[in-house]
Amino acid sequence: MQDNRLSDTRARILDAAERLFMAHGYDGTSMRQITGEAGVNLAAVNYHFGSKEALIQEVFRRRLNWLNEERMRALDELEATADGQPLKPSQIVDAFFGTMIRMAEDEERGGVIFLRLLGRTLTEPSDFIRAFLAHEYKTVVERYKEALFRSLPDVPKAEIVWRFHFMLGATSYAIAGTDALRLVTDWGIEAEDSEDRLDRLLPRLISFLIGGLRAPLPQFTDH
Amino acid sequence: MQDNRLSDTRARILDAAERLFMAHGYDGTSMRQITGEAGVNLAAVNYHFGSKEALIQEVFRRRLNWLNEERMRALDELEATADGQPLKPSQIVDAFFGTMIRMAEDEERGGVIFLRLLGRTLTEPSDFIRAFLAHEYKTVVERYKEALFRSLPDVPKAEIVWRFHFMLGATSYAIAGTDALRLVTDWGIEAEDSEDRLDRLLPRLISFLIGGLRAPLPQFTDH
DNA sequence: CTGTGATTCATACGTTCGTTTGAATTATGG
DNA sequence: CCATAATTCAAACGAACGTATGAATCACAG
Repeated sequence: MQDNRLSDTRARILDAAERLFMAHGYDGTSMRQITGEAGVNLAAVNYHFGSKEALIQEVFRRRLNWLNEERMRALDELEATADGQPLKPSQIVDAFFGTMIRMAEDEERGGVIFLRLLGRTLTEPSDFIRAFLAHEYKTVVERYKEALFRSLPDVPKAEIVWRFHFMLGATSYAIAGTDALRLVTDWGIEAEDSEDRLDRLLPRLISFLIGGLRAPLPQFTDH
Repeated sequence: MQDNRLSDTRARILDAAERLFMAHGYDGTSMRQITGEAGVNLAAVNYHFGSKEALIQEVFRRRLNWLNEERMRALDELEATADGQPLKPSQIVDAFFGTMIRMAEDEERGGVIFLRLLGRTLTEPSDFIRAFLAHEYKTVVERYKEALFRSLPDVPKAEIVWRFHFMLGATSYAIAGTDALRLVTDWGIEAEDSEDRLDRLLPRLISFLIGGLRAPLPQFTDH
């Protein structure tokens, strides 16, 4: 019987796939690695999900459904409390990016592993994955974009859109590279243990994002 | 004779590989695609470069050597002019990130194709590529880190390091996703044609980065 | 206990992968 | 012009890939 709850096999496959896609990318992870790590038969993926493409979509759907609902809920709550007044940019930024980062502490929802996978996948070159994520993200991003427009009425909309773009990049990178960048730079973050780093990432990131979002507008040189 | 200058075949392979790695990633690009697009025999890659891994390293080396030298030169020049005075953060940011973005306009140096490849590869999961880029970047990043420390003596070093990290992410993402993000969001940048977008990306990005770099320090909640 | 559908399993299929080989061709210095 | 090195070429290698198959096993309603 196709159980509505996750069968043990399905969950084991999704967990293994999530970790391996995070570590080695989509093309760099084979079905044999996934089923090997999950401790299930090779044919189980095609039986339960249909194909490798359908598998990674389910890996994302399982987590993104919750994240995007939570983001919508957070914005609903803020707007209800604000009672018609425009929100503060920091509230919007925290509702969008803070909600995401706080997933890292929630092992039940994929924790840091899913977050790194998400961060890396946003720049993944594979066409169908980006198209899939585009669809999953569209309505939420649209909603937050509008909220920022209302929150910053003096800033041109195009500028806000770009800065949302930059914020997404900084966040993805910060998540994806929490230890990848140790490699790249070997800079002096060693002093803080990894527990501490995750705790402090969020306030550090939010400060940076707000600073960038509220920065003086650029002067374009004529041409 | 192994010509020191690039033979036609070598250059054609490097150009094709650069474009294809950008479009489909390392694992997603096959030797047959590369040699097909380059119009050379399949065996030519292994003859001229030795392996697929050695090929992508050469793809990066060809461009990064110039970029990193240029970054060093820009900082040398700034420090010579400043005559012992600490540099302004905006000068340092422009020397590092501006030099990179301006590569996009220089078709001779790979233009926007290489830049997107670079942006995407910084979050690439493949271990040996990240390790290679780490080595290529190490001394330059070290040098800029020190310059920022001197430029912002009141900001804790750990904070500067993190913010450098965030700036790198925003920049990589802005480059890599110049049209990938159109997909994700379909937000209203359509008004400006793509020529314009590239011209205006740099001042927009720099404003954002400086804003983030100079943002008020985060307050850590006790725990 | 039995029968039926869901699941797991070993195995194999056809492709495509990166790499290698040895002969054919081209370029070059004496 | 010839000898020798450099390069290109068609062809093939074994390995790994995603997927499909049909039998074996399991779960459970009647």
